[in-house]
Parts: sequence; C-alpha cells; structure tokens
Amino acid sequence: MGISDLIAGFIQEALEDSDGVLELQRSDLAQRFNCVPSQINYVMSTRFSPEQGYIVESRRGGGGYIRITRVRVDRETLLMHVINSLGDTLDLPSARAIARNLVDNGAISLEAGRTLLSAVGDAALRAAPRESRGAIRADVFKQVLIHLV
Amino acid sequence: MGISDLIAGFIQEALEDSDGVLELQRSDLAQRFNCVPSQINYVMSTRFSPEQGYIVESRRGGGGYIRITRVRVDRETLLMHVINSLGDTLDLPSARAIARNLVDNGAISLEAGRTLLSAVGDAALRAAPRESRGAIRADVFKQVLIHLV
DNA sequence: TTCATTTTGGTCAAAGAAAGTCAAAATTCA
DNA sequence: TGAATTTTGACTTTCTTTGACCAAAATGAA
Repeated sequence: MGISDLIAGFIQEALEDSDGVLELQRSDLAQRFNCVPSQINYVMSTRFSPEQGYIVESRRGGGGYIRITRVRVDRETLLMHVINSLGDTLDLPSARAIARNLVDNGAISLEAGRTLLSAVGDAALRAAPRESRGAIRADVFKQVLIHLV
Repeated sequence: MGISDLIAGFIQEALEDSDGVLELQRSDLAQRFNCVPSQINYVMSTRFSPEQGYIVESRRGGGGYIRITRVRVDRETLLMHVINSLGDTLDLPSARAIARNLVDNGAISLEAGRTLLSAVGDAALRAAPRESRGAIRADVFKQVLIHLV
C-alpha cells in the first residue's frame, strides 16, 4: 500500500468526522505525509473524482485551500445506473425521454433537467460537425449527470 | 483565511446593517485591519466589483470617502446581460467565473450552475474537434442560460 | 481670488504565498 | 518482462500583500 492510499484514507476519515465537507491545505498535507505537494493533486484526481462521488474545489494564493465534498449516495445509484446505460452516442428524443424520467423520479430538479436539455439541444451543438454530434451529446449528457451525482 | 477576506466580511456585514449603502474611509479601515491602504483598493476590485453586484464610488481630499452600494438586479435582466456579453467563443476558466457569479448572485441555483459547468467541461466536449470547442462551449453556455431565463 | 499645503484616495509593479501541470523516474502488478 | 500505477520535482499560474509614487479635493494664507 502506497502513500497515495494512506493519504486517501486519511482524507476519508476526516470526511467522516466532518460530515462530508473538508477543507485543507495542500502543503500541510504534503508535509504530514512527507511527500511533494503535487502528490496531493494526484490523489485528488485518482481517488476523489466526481465519478467517485466527490467534488474538489480549490483556491491558490495566500490563504489558499483545497475543499473536498462528498456527495450523497441516495440518488447516486439511480443516476449511476442511468449513466452506465448510456451508449457512445445519443439522439435528442432519447435525451428528452431520459431527462423527463429523472425529473419525474425526483432524481434531479426541474431546473437541472431543463438545463441539461438545453445543453444538448440542436442550438447548443450547431457548431459541432454533424457526424460527431451524437457523440458530443452523449458526452455532455453523461458529464452533467456525473456531476449531479 | 487572509486579510482580504476579513475585510470583505466586515464590509458585507456592515452593508447588511446599513441596508445596502455604506460609506467609509480608506485609511480608517486600513488601520482597523492593520494593513496598507492600497489593500482596501484590492479588496474593492476583487470582491465588490460591478459584476458581483456592487457599485463603488469615492472621493479624495479632506472628508474623502469610499461608498459601497449593493445593487439588486432581477435575475432576468442579469441573465440577459450576461448572455449578451458572451462572444462567439468561450474558454473554460471564463465559463467557471461567470457561472460562479450567477450562483453567488442567486440568479441560478447551485445545482444549475454545476450542471452548466459540467456541460461545458473538457470531458463533455472531448469528442468535439479542438478548434471548434470554444465555439461549442459558447453555444452550449448561451443556450442553457437562455432556457433558464 | 490664487496658490501652496494638507488630506485623502488611486495605481502599479514587485515580492510572497499557495495551488496546478506535466513528464520523467521509480515502483508495482499481471 | 511489459504495462499500469505511483512518486518526484521543475516549472507555471493564480491570488495576496506591500510600498513607492501619483492625483484630486479641501483649506487657509497672501
């Protein structure tokens, strides 16, 4: 077990204690674990990605920080299920149907549903080449859902 | 948390109390927070800009002052303003800044803001050719906002 | 009135304080 | 062994703090 796992473990415990949100300083943490600061970035991107249910925000400069938020898991399963069922390409009618469903289920808010649909509509993707529109639509759709988890 | 944040916090509280307008003296404030006067200018420009919903006026000389006014614009106007200010192409950092602002202003919900950002992120647009990404990002961003108005 | 002085606030650039990126080197795993 | 993962560190970017110098408004003396 490497140092990355140690750091990840430490953060997860701290997240338990602090009930889901945690703010820390990159260099502090690096010192505590005796590693270079950039290793913290590595840990963030490999173990605390949105796909894994975390949101990581940060700020540079004096008084900078890294904030990690664990998102709740209830609708996570539902959303994950939907995400995993999506293929590499997606047409607009299907997108509409899926969004409608998620809203009806209460998995996402009406506002988020609308936002989602306007992001994958024809007007939004008009600058994209025809042949890759389906793929882009699928990517956008997935990304939005992933980040909503 | 740095000194700039302290100062900003102090001002915001004072604004609450005084119901939206506040007049103060640069050197007073600087003394109170034990910093150089120009730091006040820094705080003004980074935390009380018009984009963030404030008007800052000032006057030099004897009896000089800095007046901060919090302005409340209705969300429709604000959204329209933002939409119209967008160009044909948009980079990710700018998108982030704008979204953050809209959320802070209460013009869109946090959820919608997140949704918006994940829709224009790199992962969402990876299937789009590099050279048209900026354009697609701008289109998506605009469409989402338009539908949120 | 006119002009010098004083009292404010403004600008800008340099220095400092975090965090981010990227790719090479090291290590681990299949 | 070869590929994937992890560890490092040089370099970059962003945000903050500080200070030297500038500009404008008020005030009072000539």
